[in-house]
Amino acid sequence: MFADIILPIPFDSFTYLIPPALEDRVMRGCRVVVPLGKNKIYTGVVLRTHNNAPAGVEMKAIIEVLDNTPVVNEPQFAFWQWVANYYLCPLGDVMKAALPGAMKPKDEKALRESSRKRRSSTIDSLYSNDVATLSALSPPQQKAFDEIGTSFLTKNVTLLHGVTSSGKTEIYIHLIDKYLSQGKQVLYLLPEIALTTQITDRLRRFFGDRMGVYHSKFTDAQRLDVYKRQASPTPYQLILGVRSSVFLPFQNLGLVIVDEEHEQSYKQQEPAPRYHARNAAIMLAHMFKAKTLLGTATPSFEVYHLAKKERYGYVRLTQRFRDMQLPTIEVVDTKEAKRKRLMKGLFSPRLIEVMKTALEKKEQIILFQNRRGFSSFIECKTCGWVPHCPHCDVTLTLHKKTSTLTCHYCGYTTRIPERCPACEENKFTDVGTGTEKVEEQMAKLFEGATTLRMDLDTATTRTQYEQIISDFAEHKADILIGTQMVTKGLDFDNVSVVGILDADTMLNLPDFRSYERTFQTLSQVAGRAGRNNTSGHVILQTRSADSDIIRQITQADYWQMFCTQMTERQLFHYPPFRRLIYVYLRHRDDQLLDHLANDMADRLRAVFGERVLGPDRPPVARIHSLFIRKIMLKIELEASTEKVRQNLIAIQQQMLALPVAKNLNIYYDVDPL
DNA sequence: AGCACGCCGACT
DNA sequence: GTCGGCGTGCTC
Repeated sequence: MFADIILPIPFDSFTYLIPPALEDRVMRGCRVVVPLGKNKIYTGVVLRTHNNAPAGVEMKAIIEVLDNTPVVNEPQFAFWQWVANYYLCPLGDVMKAALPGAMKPKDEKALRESSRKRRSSTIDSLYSNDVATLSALSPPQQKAFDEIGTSFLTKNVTLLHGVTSSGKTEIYIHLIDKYLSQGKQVLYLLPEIALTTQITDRLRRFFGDRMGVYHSKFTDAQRLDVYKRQASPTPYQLILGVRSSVFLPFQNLGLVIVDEEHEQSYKQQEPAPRYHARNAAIMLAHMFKAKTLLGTATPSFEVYHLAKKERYGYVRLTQRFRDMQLPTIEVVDTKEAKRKRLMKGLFSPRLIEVMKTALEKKEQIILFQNRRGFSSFIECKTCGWVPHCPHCDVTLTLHKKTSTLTCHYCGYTTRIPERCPACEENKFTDVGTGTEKVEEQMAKLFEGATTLRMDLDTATTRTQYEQIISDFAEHKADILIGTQMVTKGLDFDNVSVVGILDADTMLNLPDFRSYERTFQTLSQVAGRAGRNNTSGHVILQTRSADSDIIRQITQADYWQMFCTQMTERQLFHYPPFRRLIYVYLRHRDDQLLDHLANDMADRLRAVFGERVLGPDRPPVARIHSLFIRKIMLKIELEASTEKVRQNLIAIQQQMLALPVAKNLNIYYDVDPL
């Protein structure tokens, strides 16, 4: 009689009348078309059918049913509900993340056409079953493989902690093969940036048409194809995919692999649901009684902590492929070099020397600078005026090539002013360093050397990204300058020098995870050097050359770094000892917001006591013209997530019921990064 | 999230 | 006099 429908708007569900004619077609998990508001039409998913008319609302009727069989199965519903509860967001938001955009009715017809056209030449026919069967594991790999098997007898989750280039992918392939031959499905998760044609082709050789690839940069039609195939009676047995592929329909999932487990990009930041694909995948596997393998060279504290406590299994792989040596990291004290006036811009004499030698030998170089643009901002030489974003509380980043100033939060872009609007003078200096400035100084220092730059500005699309990589691999340039992007599992045979221009900016970020992150990032960058037979040079420039953290990085001493940091984490009640929940409040009126945030914090304190911190202005206190406040909750690990959720939702409802709280926006970030 | 409704400025 | 700016309120 009635059906609760999940719609792609931030609510759980709406109740609609089922017209008699559609009564036997409206089923849980099917998509329906419904009217909303004055004259809008949406596609939604049937959450349940029932006979309880909701009180006090005038219902509308379902217009059309789009599916004869459910497109959302029972395990998915359970998983959606878990995501909504754990990450404190409405089901509608979960649905938006879970279903490919193309499952909207308007697109349906057009898509049916285009997908029929493509099907004739689709990958299925290209790859047939002619798959490789390449390759025995090396003794250390075999040992790790066996240990994983043993670990899975007693543990549902196992951490594979293997140094870079230890051949983790080989182990994954053997493991996948084992599960597929048992008739189980496998989900292989990779960070977006690591899902390249390189890895896809490699796995395709083994698994042929049994493998489907799910990438957010695919077209809607392609993603719809994969989704529908997974919901069909003949789904892919292996899915190689990014974060959002945890939402695909699975029928008998047996194994989940999360490669580069520590990668931050597994956490969705914006929009809701702000879920962590690694943690969600562990829950998904749990629901299927499946196993999860987490792989990385530099585990996240969350995972490593649980492995040490034997909640997770732990398998170590210390030997690099063909016994390659880890590159030695050489520290250059830039404070000292600066004092002696030996620095040439951003480059120390030692780095220049090593680079010159490499260039003479026709070897390649990677330079790492963790900030894009030219400098962080410009400043008026006369009065100190600094241009800010009109919508967000941040300084605008200088992009010299395009003569623009850009906001890295909202994308606002403006031309560099001719004169300072405050004092009318026309002289500016730039503060801070980005990849563009590195590129400019490079050109002066090493005449004749060719460079490529890889950051969010030069590699906006997947194609551009892969183009830069292949150009560099083919030695079309001698030097690659880049941000984080250059650190992600790229194998260049001819790279003998890696230069880290400035380790300090990363270390000094106001974030309790900054040491953990710097360790991870710099270990990854360092691993790019000397992958073939030459043992490479890694030059790390820093102003704090004799600090503990720099020593731990150069000695690749994860354990020491972990122990030192864990003492602090425990002392200040940070993860992995506590669970963090950030409560965000947004409003266009700064003063009213102040009042509301304090009110909400008081209400939270009445329930959670000392676990509540704030409210504070976050580092970026205004985005898109909305002011922001942040309240932090530090919850004990043992606390019931359900009780916490109920308390938070109750307080949220009290707040939104206040007459002064019109237009107040409240949202949560659970387990924030 | 959209999208309609509503109340103030510059225009044929 | 009106067209349209975008603030604000609601969606079964």
